[in-house]
Amino acid sequence: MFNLHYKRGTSAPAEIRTLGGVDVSTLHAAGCSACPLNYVLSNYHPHMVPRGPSNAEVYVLAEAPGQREDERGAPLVGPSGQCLDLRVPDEWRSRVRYNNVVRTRPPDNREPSDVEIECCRPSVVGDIEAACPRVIIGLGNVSLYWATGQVGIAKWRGRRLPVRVGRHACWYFPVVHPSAILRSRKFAPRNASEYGSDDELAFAHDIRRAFSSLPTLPEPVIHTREFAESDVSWVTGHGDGDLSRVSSFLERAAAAPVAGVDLETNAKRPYPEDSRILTAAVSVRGEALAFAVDHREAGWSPADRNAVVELFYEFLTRARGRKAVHNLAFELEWAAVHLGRDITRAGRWDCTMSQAYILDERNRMGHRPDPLSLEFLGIQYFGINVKSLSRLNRDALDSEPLTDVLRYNGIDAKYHRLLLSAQQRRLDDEGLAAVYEEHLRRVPTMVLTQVQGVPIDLSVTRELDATYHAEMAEQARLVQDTDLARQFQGRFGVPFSPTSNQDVRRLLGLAGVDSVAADEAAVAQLGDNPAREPLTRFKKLAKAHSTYVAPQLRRMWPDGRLHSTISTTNTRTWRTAAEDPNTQNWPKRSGEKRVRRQVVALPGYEIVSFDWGQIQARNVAMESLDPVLVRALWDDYDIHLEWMQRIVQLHPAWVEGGPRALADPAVTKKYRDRAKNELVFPFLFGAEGETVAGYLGVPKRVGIQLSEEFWDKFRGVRRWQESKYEQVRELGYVSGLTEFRRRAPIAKNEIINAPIQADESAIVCDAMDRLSRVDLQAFLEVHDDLTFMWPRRRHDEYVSRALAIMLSPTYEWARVVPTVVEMSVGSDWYSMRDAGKFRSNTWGQ
DNA sequence: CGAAGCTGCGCG
DNA sequence: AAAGCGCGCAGCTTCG
Repeated sequence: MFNLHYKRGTSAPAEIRTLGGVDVSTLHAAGCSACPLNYVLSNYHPHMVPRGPSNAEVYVLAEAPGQREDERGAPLVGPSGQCLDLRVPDEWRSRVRYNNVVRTRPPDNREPSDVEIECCRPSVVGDIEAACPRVIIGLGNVSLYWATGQVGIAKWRGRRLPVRVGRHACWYFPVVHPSAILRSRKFAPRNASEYGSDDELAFAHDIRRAFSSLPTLPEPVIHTREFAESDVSWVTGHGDGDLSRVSSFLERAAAAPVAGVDLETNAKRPYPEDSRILTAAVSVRGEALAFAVDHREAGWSPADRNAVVELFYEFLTRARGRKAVHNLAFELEWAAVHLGRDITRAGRWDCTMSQAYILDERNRMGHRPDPLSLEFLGIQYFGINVKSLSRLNRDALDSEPLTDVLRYNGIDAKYHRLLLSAQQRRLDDEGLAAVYEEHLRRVPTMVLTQVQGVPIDLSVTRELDATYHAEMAEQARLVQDTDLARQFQGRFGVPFSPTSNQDVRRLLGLAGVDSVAADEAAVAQLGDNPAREPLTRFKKLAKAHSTYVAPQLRRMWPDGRLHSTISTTNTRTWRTAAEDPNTQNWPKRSGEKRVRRQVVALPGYEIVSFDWGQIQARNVAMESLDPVLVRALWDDYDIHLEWMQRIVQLHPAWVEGGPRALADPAVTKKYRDRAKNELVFPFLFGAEGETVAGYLGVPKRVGIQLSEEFWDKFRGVRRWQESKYEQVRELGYVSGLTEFRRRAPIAKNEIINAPIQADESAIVCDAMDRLSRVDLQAFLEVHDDLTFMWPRRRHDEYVSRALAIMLSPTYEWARVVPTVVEMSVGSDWYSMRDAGKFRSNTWGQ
């Protein structure tokens, strides 16, 4: 029963009225006398009392007593308690009070049921009220759900949220349950400076953070529905004074230091002909106004409607303060398309989603709500679920009553403003204000990129579609022609369908095996059966067609472009991500490169691409300032060739045919590339000697020898890697030259990779931003690659303007090595030709 | 019937 | 071809 709510996470405890037909208030009144755990006769200490001082600033709330606790009669005195205790600061150890959500041990350590939890609630609430803690450290999901109605400890841990427990308000710090830490340990730490796993390190920092926050912890504020709805008003366009109300309000709002802004629309994207902004809302201190725009119930005359849009446009372009939006990219895309592109960089725009991302980069972690959603952040900062205040169907707002939409719109705008201030304080406290500013300027740049769109020639798409269908049919026919398929028809009475994995499994007698993994095994099992090759080929074609061709037929917008959504808050490393469709993973080297033929320059234009050469190796040099690596990059010295030679010296058998074979330049190139991919890059990215030996296919001792020599040569890189590991141990996060943070838990290799990806992204996005501001607007960004469509006749002018920007990175730290950019040009994205390699230290000379 | 999880594979 | 990490999507299964 409990588990149902718990797993789905749909209802807060306050909203659960009955359990198994019994009113929750009845359970509360009955307390222990109604608890099913009374019938567990094997328990030594039922109804366990809390441990610690009766008045405590910090209160630890666990799930339920375990075996050891039951034997000794006190909460958290078993292995979990010890695991926790190791992380409690010494000076606090005797000042903490410990309790469980359920005070009697459930049999076999099962999770307590929700009836058991509710029977116990009054006593636990009473104890917390009496203890009056400023901080509750909640262990695990059960405690989290008990106190907040939220589930998903993985996304809540490491944060804090205000909670009300009975008549008491305080801060709740969710942490993973120590029993989970015990399970994931690779070894038992001997002291507080050791961590048995990446998770335990994160756990230790969570606990530490809860204690260290006490001196500066503000009063918890928990918003009520009444508060959320107060001072929110609206106009529908039906009233006489509506237009002047909008006008005078927006005039005041334009002078305010902060204004929350929110749009409601009838579609997700602004490109279709019938896409409309339904309503808009603006919030300033003490006042929020929502107004109808193009909602079907709007009462404006055509002239008044245009006047409202004009007033809104004026406000957006002239507001003197900060315009606060949650998911600014969404708002700006609509504003750019419906009101004008100049709006994207007008005045000061703020994004509360970007703030949240900088404060904690985790997102999309299973359970709803998403940690970057307004819903989640409202709970985190104000203890209120803003979305639950209305029951609108958000996918069809034009069909919902206008006044309901306006109320909802106004409340959202209000919370955009409140959230901006709350998060800005946290950014300032954490020293992250500058990183937020750095992230913020990406938003208009990426919006303009997605508005620009990828030019697609649909006739090519249709041609490819037909070609793929024909080729798939051909492969299918080849499969049908095999004995195997004929046997299938004979046995099952229906023709074999290569599209059906089920058919493939039946064909091979694997019908009982129900998993996708089995399909790979199934094809492999075909051995050299004549069906194998066409079947494999069929699958490849089907995959390429469905991923890179068919979507265009569904997703093309009326302007002949593909407008994927580019997100700047989706990755854990500051990279961008593109979706609907993903335009960052179109085949380039693999067999299906031809799908790129769909991207075609308009007549008189050309596609121009710039690729940052070796950018990640340069990032390692920037991070580590290793003199040998830095020097090599200035001198254009071939590190990979050098290490190829060293491998050969140590282990001549590595080269097929012996070292003499290297006399052939093609062989040398092959082994140089192997040295690059199997030794140099793995080492720079944190691989161990043994792993590298495995990649190279040489004995372990050779790998270890190479690793010693490599780190002898690149001592600075090694020191840098170790300083990053140390940073995570000390601070609980890793950051690089951009100061962007990736938080624990974080694996060893992720620690090295995160700063590299963040720096890489910073360099490319910074260039992209500066290009965008002078009308050199890319339509694609693929991590180390920017792609443009420019007029062919002005090739030289555009290229030199762009190179001047790309070859002079803004960041001082990026200039310790030269920047290298490789250009390619073509009439479409398939037939791109190399068109030069440019280095910052020689260009223009 | 939708949400969520898994696997493989395209790109950097 | 092959590192390590970072993504999104197709196609499937499971779960409630």
